[in-house]
Amino acid sequence: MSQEDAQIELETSVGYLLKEASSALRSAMEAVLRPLGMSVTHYSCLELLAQRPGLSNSELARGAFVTRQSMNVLLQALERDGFVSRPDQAAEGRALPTRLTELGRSRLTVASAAVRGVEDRMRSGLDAVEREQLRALLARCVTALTDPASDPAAPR
Amino acid sequence: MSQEDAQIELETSVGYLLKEASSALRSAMEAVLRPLGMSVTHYSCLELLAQRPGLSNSELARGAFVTRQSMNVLLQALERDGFVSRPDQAAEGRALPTRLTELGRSRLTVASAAVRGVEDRMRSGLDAVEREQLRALLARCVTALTDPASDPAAPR
DNA sequence: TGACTCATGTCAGCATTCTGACATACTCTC
DNA sequence: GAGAGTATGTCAGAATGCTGACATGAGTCA
Repeated sequence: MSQEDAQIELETSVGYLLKEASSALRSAMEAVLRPLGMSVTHYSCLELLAQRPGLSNSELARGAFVTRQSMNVLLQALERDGFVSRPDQAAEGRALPTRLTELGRSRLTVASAAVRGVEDRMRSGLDAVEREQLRALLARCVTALTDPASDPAAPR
Repeated sequence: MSQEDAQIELETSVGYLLKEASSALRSAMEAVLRPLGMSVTHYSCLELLAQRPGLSNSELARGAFVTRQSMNVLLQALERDGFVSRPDQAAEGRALPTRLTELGRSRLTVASAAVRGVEDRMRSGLDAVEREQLRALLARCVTALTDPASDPAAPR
């Protein structure tokens, strides 16, 4: 059947395009990470830890856009495989600061280069000005969606 | 711990912002669809069928960015609940053209209004020119990621 | 001090999506 | 007509993420 005609409203929707772009990016990342035996969430967690050492489970979950329960099972696997380490007890409060091991850091180096290649390809047709435009526009969308002040349904 | 400082590179990455925006949009959609007893994929499928009646399972899957296996289980549930209908046999080939029932159409009307509200909120801070800019930039990112010609790793 | 609120880590169960596999149907080529 | 190649629908099992729930630690306030 025809797949390219009858584009009524979907392709003109910012939301649909956003989902399409996100899906394409995720697929491309999976394609390059799979040969390395790593998933996207896997990589996201390690990258977060490289850039902000000592993040807790909950903080990592927020940074990777998953629940803290999901991040917890992921961290247990990463710890079992020797990519990250956590103290047995919290020095203060309940948060356990997580850190990359040397093994985790070296694995991340390879993955990071692969992912950087994907992001470069995605931005290949955009010049510096357009990239900044895209960043700014996306950031404003996030703010509009997240900021409670702009949510008429949540005045409380 | 601090969550707002030490923003080294993550927030300057288009890919990360794209994921953040997509996640925020999905969360907002889930929030308004949940009271209606509908999931995002649920809604996506119905919306696709409303705008392009007669799409097959595989075509719906591509439009909703899931595998055709996932869409198949979703369609079976939607059919069981009386939201969509499919012929028992294919008139030609194997593709089964799917159509909304009256019940499905009425349910979609409510959900569609709710989702439109979310998208309006997302774009609330953007004027017409900026929305068009965002659409164009996202579309170019999708092309760059999807077009095999721009993928140096897949010349074959 | 005690009650309340909030954030965190973690366990268990459920839902959703994916990968792998198979059979069927059309198209193109020889 | 026979074969290869591609697209489709579908089943089964595995992986992943989520919701619900509970206990712990810290801060707030009366």
